[in-house]
Amino acid sequence: MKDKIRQYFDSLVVLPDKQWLEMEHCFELVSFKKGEILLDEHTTCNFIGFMNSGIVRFFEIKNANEKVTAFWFPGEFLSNYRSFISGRKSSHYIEALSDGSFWKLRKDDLFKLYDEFPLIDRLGRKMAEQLYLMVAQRLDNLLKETPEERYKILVDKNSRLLQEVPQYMIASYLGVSAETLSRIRKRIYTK
Amino acid sequence: MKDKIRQYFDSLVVLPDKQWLEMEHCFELVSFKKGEILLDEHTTCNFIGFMNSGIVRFFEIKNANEKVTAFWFPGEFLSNYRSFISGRKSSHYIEALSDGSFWKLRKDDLFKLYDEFPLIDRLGRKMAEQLYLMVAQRLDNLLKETPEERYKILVDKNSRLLQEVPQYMIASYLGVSAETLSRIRKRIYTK
DNA sequence: CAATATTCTTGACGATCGTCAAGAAATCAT
DNA sequence: ATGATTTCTTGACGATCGTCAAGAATATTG
Repeated sequence: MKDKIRQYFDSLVVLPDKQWLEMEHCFELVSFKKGEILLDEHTTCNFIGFMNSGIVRFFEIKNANEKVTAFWFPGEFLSNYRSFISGRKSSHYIEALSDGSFWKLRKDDLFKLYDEFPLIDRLGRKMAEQLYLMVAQRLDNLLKETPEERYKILVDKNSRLLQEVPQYMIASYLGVSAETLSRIRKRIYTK
Repeated sequence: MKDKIRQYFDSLVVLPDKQWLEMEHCFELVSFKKGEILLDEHTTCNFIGFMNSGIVRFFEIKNANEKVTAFWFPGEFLSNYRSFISGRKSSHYIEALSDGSFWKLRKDDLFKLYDEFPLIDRLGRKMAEQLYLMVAQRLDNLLKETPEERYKILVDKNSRLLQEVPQYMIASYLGVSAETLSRIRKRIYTK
């Protein structure tokens, strides 16, 4: 079951078996139910995780409505990485959109691994770099494209999202209201 | 002159003098003139840098108009980090908005340092984490706040930007047209 | 200082957006 | 299956936006 994680890690840095074993037994499989809050606002995020099954969203609340920053699927990284890095309290929630589970690695365990094995420090660098790539790309998309273009790009890249996540959450992810996304779809599909 | 860089690095990881010296002599001071392109589109970014003096912007062109992703001032990190990490060609330009200079560290030199000194690998991790924090915060701001709120926040946080950078570039940075920013300012200052 | 270039503002207009409200459609639970 | 809940669509309306164009203000250059 942890093979998927190792596969992901190996794509960043190939760890010797001994180091991998040290790391492996720090992971704990955490199951969750639909609707469960995996990280609450005003809580410091003291873990990183890797999705094993299910879907999860990362969002915050502004003026009583939700702003979705990300969705996470199996194989993907899971954390409030900003809170994790900075030690500050989370302004976001992590919420399960379905039943599922993820592999959890606690901050203190990871920091011990960093100190013990330089290669794992490098792994941490690569992870941070990958996470940077993703946010930077999302920022770029948001600055450069119109809502309609953003939706089209999403359709091309992540069809699973469209099938398994309510549209009003996708609208928020795209930075528009639910009604606007409904009209964007109408515009597109009646041309 | 390189003291500022060391100060920045020390805030992330304190390096032994020997390692710092190894690193230090990899830095090259690069001067630039206003209007100069420090990184061109379709070019892979093979360096990171640290602003020594002057102002620089990071932007891309979409449908013949400019989308500004970032401005950089003395002491700040300078690179197309996405291109640097991924090795892919830049879709952005780095352009000098004034005369100035920056400390340049080439990718191959940095990678040698990574391999030689684990602590510098850790430094690289911390840098990536800091850069992540900044993009993530910018993304959050863009998703959560209205253009008017974004402008107000910018006024509070970065008055120097307002004084030294043309408004139409700031407008682009905020994700609106130049005319819209002009009207936002009018709205604010006539209340 | 004068001429030129750049940047900023303003008006007009149509497109898109958010919000509120109501009803339709789809999903879920019993 | 059916009743309840959730999600999606649509209409109406006012606010904001982008664009085009013209003129005002500011900065730069000789």
